[in-house]
Amino acid sequence: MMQESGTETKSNGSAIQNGSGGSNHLLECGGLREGRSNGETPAVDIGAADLAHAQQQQQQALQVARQLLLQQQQQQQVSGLKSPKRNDKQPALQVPVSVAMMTPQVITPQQMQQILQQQVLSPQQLQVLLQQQQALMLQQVIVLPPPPACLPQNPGQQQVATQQLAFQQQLLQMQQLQQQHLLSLQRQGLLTIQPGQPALPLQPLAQGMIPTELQQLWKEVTSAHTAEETTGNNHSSLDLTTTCVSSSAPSKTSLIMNPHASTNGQLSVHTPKRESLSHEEHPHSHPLYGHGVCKWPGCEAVCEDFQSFLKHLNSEHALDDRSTAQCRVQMQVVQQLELQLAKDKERLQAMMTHLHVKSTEPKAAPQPLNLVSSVTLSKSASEASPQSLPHTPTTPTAPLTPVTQGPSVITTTSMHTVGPIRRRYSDKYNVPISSADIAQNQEFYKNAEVRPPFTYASLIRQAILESPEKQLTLNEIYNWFTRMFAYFRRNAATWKGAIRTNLSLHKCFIRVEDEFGSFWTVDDEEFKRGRHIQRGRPRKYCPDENFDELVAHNPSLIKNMQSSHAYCTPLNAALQASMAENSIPLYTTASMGNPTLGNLASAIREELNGAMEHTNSNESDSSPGRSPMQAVHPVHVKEEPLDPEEAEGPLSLVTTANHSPDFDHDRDYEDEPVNEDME
DNA sequence: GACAGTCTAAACAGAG
DNA sequence: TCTCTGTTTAGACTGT
Repeated sequence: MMQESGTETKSNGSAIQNGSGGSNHLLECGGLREGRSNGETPAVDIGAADLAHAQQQQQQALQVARQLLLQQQQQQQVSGLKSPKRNDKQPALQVPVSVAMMTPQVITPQQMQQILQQQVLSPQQLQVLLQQQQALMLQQVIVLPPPPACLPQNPGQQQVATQQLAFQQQLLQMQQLQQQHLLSLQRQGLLTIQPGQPALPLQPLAQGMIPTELQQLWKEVTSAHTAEETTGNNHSSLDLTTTCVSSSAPSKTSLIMNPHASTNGQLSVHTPKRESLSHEEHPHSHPLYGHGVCKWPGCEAVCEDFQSFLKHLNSEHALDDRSTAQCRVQMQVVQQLELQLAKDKERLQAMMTHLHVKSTEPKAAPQPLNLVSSVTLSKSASEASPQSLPHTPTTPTAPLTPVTQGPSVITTTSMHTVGPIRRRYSDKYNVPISSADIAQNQEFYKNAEVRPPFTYASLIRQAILESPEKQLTLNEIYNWFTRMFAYFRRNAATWKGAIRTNLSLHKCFIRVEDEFGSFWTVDDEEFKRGRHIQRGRPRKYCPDENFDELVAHNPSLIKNMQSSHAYCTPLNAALQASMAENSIPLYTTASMGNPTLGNLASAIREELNGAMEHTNSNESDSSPGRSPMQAVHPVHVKEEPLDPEEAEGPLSLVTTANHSPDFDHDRDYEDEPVNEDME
């Protein structure tokens, strides 16, 4: 970690503030630069002794390189072995000699690349050499006075700035080459990254990655290698971090918590390579790119595709003072967030400790879960306290309900405490979770791989209700789960199956079909009742002739009408009129009573018949067997289970259309004994 | 212990 | 054929 220079230029306004945090690599780096620039005679800071020292270091670096090369040559002569890459037409000495004969200066990236390609140096030797080179270049960077960001520069200053930039880029290139070489060595089995190799900058990267990621990285490296050679300096401004870190602490790699990349609880190493890796894996997912817009702070430039975005990124957000300043701002933001997170973590820990102390339930006394430190809490917790978590895959771990709490009433804070396992937010009484319930813990669940203490049904309902149209396709429900909960970014097969099962099993979820596909809506009242579709009851479509009876017997079955169809408008109007006639509130999430279902059914059928007449001319394929709803609506229908005695008679029908009346309310006093609870 | 609710897993079918 | 979607069933687990 580089020492804070302590002096910050004020030329950049708010963008340049006091970098108090020790983790602010970029700030420190820039601070160093600008700290130097703050002086009237920046170069004076580096005295003759410093220059001599720098020169001495250069000499030492070259000396190291020469020694390494000599060792390599001697080994080759002794062993007679030749690297497969070193063929006969390119003598092994060619490049090393050229390197060795260089004048005392920093090895250029091209030369370094040649060294790397020739593989004349071991990784450890390379490491030494590169560190020396980086130290040398850092010295030169320090010596060169950087221009204040927003002050007019004279040509001399610009030249100096250009030189400085070039040095930084050189440094970066060398780093990249080094990493690539190390990776290729690893790929060829020539290098084994071991945990106890702190000298290798790549080591944290390799440690933080699983083998599959490394494999992917190999692919990326092999493809990106040539690209980087041709493009030369194509690193994005994201490289700033690495550049500065490398400059300040060559042996350290910038470790930055990336919540999006650390769902498995591991730190992600923020390096240019890692960055590009994620781009390879997800060609259109870039932290700075989304929805066709550049997400660089304050940019929002529209980029049609990812390629154009990359061009834009390299052209508009290259390494310059503006980007540096913007990065500083962003780091300030991150710093503030980290501070806030630290405070919240502390608070959470205190809460959990407090509640754990008060808990006297022997059965529900798992160790206080350290939500802070265990991002992979789900797994670790289940391992730590198997007794309390027998149902490991499905058991909520971190946000647990205290055992002493009343049913289904879970405060936001209590969700993070300990307690029984299966007690979930909406257990038994199906108290709907509110958006605030999730929202207040949204960030937590988004980042921590903790199973939310809500049932699938509750979450599905929430997902649907959060959507603008109050309807979602299955895939959108999936996406909501993965978007809102880090927990559901894993074991997709399991929870997706659970979602499908819940959608099918719960009465409250209504499938709607239209010409665009199918989507799901939720009947909130039915949800609160929490009833399931009975097992073993075949779901049958409603025959046309039974529609009246059906509605009469199961007024709750008419839930939604597909409003997207033209004929739904009059239908809805009729329904609403009928409901208004009977003082039935319109469908929102409220329940409603319906004392005159017969009238309503008549109104519906009349509307449907009208629609039939209207649409029959166009819909010649309407099968006679289909119900009016089906015939008229290409729409949906989710059948409900029937009692055996009902199988021949009125069949349950769940029709849907958005924002249409819900006749379900009367069930509470009317249809419960009739046929509602046959389950 | 019975029961209800929840969840997972599996099998199956239909559609694209 | 494969994948996705939807349905159904069985069994395990937990709380009441």
